[in-house]
Amino acid sequence: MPELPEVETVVRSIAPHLAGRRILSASFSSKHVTPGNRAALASRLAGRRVESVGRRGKFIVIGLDQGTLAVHLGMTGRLLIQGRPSEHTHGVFTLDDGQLLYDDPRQFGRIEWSAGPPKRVAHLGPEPLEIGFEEFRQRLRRKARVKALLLNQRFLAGLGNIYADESLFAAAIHPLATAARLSKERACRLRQAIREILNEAIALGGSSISDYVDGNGQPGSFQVRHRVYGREGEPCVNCGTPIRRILVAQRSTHFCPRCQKR
DNA sequence: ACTAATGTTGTAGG
DNA sequence: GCCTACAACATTAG
Repeated sequence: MPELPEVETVVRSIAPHLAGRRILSASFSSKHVTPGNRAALASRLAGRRVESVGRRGKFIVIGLDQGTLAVHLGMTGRLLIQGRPSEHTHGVFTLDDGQLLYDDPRQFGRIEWSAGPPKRVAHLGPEPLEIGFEEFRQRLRRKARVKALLLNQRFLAGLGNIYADESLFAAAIHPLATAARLSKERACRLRQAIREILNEAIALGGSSISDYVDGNGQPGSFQVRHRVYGREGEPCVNCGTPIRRILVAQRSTHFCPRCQKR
């Protein structure tokens, strides 16, 4: 479910309810979401105060008075400040005022505590909304296909399959193009496209394809603006050519063969 | 029954 | 080291 715009929307929806709250107790039920000793994690969190709630790439980073919680939503994870536990609830945080539930049917998400800065977050590339053009172009100097690079969280942190495809379409770049061979103009266009797509998606609360909702259970609406993702066979909004779907980096990749020449 | 799904990681081979 | 393919993780929906 969650790429940068969805995670950002979740953070914005839950932050006001978490900041300054104390965690009275917590419980976890999935060995996949919370690897290791789940009871130890629960007791570690009991009594902690939430000092900050932020986002880095696709991670939700919750700063505590002792240590940090890094939450990744995987494919189907949800953080909810409303509602009741269900069969797919794998984390329950009881707060001094309110609650926080972690739901995740596929259990690809992770909730991990660390004393210092979270290791998995430390390895992430720059934020796509913050990187400047010079650094962006430097980082593009690689032999990989541009779509594969956009999915690589060490290249940029936060893009996933939807926004990679939408950004490449907006920049009129073929997903199989070699990153290092993009002209300066095309690199500039790509960075701008990423910024515009992500900002517009955040403004619309993210894309709700099947699962995604924010912390209040509200879906986003950017899916109605998708121009290639999930539109295989439908006419390109620019030229009417049927949108094509191919596999790149083992992921479905949607593009217009006429607007996005190699 | 089969396929694909907003993701990440580890392994193997070129 | 870089790059790609593939499997694995677990569940649901078409």
